[in-house]
Amino acid sequence: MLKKLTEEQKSVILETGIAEFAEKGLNQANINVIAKKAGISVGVLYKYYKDKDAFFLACLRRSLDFLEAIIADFMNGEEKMLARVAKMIRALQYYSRLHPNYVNMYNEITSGSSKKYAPMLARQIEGVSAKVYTEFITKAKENSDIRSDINPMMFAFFFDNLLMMMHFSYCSEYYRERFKIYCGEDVFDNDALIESELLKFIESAFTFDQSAIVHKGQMDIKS
Amino acid sequence: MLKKLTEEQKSVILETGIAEFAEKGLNQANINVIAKKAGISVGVLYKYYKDKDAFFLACLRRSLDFLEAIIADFMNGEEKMLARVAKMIRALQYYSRLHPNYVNMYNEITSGSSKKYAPMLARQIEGVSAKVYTEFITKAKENSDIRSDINPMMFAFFFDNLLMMMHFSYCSEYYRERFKIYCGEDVFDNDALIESELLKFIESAFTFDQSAIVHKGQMDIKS
Amino acid sequence: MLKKLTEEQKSVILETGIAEFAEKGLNQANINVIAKKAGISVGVLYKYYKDKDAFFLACLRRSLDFLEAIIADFMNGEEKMLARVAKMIRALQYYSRLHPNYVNMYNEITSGSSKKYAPMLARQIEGVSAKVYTEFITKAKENSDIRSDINPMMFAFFFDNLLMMMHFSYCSEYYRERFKIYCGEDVFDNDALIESELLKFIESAFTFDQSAIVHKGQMDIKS
Amino acid sequence: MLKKLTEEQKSVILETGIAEFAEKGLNQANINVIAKKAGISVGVLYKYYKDKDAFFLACLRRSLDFLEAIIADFMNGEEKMLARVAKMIRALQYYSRLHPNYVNMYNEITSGSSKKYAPMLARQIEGVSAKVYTEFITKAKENSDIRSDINPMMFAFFFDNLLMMMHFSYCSEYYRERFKIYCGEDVFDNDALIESELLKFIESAFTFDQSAIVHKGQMDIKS
DNA sequence: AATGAATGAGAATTCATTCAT
DNA sequence: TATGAATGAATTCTCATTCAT
Repeated sequence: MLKKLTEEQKSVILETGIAEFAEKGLNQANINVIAKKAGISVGVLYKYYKDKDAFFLACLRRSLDFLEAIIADFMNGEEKMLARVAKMIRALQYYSRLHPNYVNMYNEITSGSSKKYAPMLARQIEGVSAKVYTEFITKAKENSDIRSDINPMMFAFFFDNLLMMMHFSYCSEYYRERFKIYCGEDVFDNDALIESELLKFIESAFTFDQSAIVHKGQMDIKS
Repeated sequence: MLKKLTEEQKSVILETGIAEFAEKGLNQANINVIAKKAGISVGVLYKYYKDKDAFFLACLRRSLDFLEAIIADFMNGEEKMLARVAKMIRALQYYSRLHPNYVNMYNEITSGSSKKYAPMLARQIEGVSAKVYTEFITKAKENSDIRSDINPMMFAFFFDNLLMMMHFSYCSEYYRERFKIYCGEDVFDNDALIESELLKFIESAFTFDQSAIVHKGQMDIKS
Repeated sequence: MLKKLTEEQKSVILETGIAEFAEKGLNQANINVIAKKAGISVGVLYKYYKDKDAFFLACLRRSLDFLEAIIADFMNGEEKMLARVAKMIRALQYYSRLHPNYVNMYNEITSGSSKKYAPMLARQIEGVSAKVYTEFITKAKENSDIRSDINPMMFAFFFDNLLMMMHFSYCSEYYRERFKIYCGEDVFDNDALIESELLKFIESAFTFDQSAIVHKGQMDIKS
Repeated sequence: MLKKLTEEQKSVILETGIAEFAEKGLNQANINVIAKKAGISVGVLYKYYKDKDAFFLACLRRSLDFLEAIIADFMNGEEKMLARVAKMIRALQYYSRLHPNYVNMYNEITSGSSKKYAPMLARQIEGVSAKVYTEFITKAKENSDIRSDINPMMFAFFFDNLLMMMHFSYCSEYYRERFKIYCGEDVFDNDALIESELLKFIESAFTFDQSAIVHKGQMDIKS
């Protein structure tokens, strides 16, 4: 076919790339195989992307664009904190099932083989969520919606850590196994339970008021 | 007479492998380079390890053996929950700084390129910690050391997620950048703060007693 | 209706080709790049030239047409020998500075990569000058304008060798460097000196009369 | 064969490379073909030479080492000028017939495709001969062995031009054709004639004494 | 048994040429 | 007719693995 690639075809190419890169990793994925699977010639792939790395980065960008939509949801909500967190967890579950490879692309860049892009990408990718979560927590703290004795940046970080691991636990081969080992073979059949327990964990971490339970006397260190 | 490799030599070889694999990833690391850096011939490497994958797995095993020592610490402690968690965080910080590559080996297997070993390794690696953490939480729950309204397996899982992300955040190029984006360029200069905030987060999540703060009225969902 | 390429367009295409071929060589020059630089589509280039080789040959022909004009000058002159030679050297200098790539195209075909065309081209290209120079020397010999003890064909050959090397020495990267190594970095700032020395060299070779200097006694071989 | 390459084999590899590069040029020569023809694997070729360019340069060096031997001959001689020139022409004829490809390697670097090495190589290659010839002529001038009204650097340059063209005329496909066009199909059957005519040409150019023949009155320009 | 040179399959990338529009 | 996107064979270079010494 000698017609310019349609948007549809461009999508197919990127999705094929995402599938291969997510499956095999940057280095082990084979450009010729990707082209064949996408139904195009290698030449056209190299017409659109300078080299393998550029193509990988384009696949990554597409993946991240999608993931960032989840955060956008979080930013725009008007509900109270926990309601927004709950919504976010549900979005995370939904999209992770829909496009696990987008998440796996993300995981791919954290590994050694993609090291060269680490600093550049971290800034691009994490900048927004870090800001959103931290601001959110700072405001909630000011409103006394959450406890006052915390470092908002750290708590935003822990919060994102939990969400990120949840993403991986839905999407990556390894982390799915691990999730099953922890929570049972059929853990993936009960998204509602996962949601409610994670929410409980986060809610507690955020709203705990030490004065209310100090009598329980288990603060045996640091206090 | 086969002069077996001394333990010393084996160590050198494995450590060299770990350094290369952690730096470059399974595929990008070069067996010939590893042999040269380790001061042995490729021949001898292939005498002891069937192929590259087998060698990678041996390097991984060595890394995991080390990481598992941290959990052993946790298991054997006699202190109360938070004290043990605190000890564990400090161990995590200490060993992550000492041997970041052990952690990076772990991260390596979670990525696409090591997919084939995912199920096998997950079982081996996570089995112990899953059991230890879950038992620990179950017992604590029975003793009313922690709240009663939780699923111990899930909470053990979230707990390990936080620890694992903390490992990565100390060791992997990408996650270190991300940590700095969230918590500031000099976050790595203040291990004590990291420890205390993470402990606070975990403590709250574990010991939160809903009845104590229900009057605060922010439970606007699920309650 | 086939809108034929205008002469103007043809010129642009050929000149672009000449520039690229002279710069990169037959194999390294890129047809797609040439078409783009010439402002046409590859399709139209392939309409007019069967393949890359045919196009190269067309570029070569254009270059040679130009170079042959210098010889025509030589043929038509009425002056005596040295005057004609001097005129030729000046033409050579002038045109080499104006169109170095024409000369580089010529040099290109003498190298290995254009081997296949060597016999065909040599006949086409050198036939005229060989004839002109040889006839010229033969006549001069008959007129006693030049020495009598020579082989006109050989001397015509040496004469052309000197001219050809002078062409290259003005036009080709390598030969320019070489010229500077022999005669100083600023050799190209003094065309008059080059002209007069070359003329002296040729004049001597042509007009030397052994009887006149035999007393000098340095003919220690062959005599 | 798993034994280190013998010197013999290394020679074979270089000679095979020289043959291919001289035949096809740097870009068109195929490394895999060279390896196959040399009876080795590509791998070993890349073990010894970093890349194609490095291998080409090694082939070139070998060729030049050989060619430089001819100049060495010239330098060491004790005979008078013409005797040494004659010896040199004979060496040139001899070696050109023996190893035409060495000369073709030289010609290869003067063409566009090897442009990138032009400045570096010119300095290396021409430096010695430029010095030797110029010194030689300067001394001869002082000794009144040759005429006094010349620029030694220029005359050394013209001298080398003649020799270089003679090399090419023996070795390169194109230049051989050209030589035959000028001097007849069987020119290569009469090396002695070529030698004596070239010697005559050079001798005259060098020893011409204008005063001796000025009465002939043909200096119709510049004088 | 240990060595490490040699192997050669495999992967990224280029570009002359075609041909649907 | 003109276009220029698409093709895919061909080429360079890498590196896991072998095996003669």
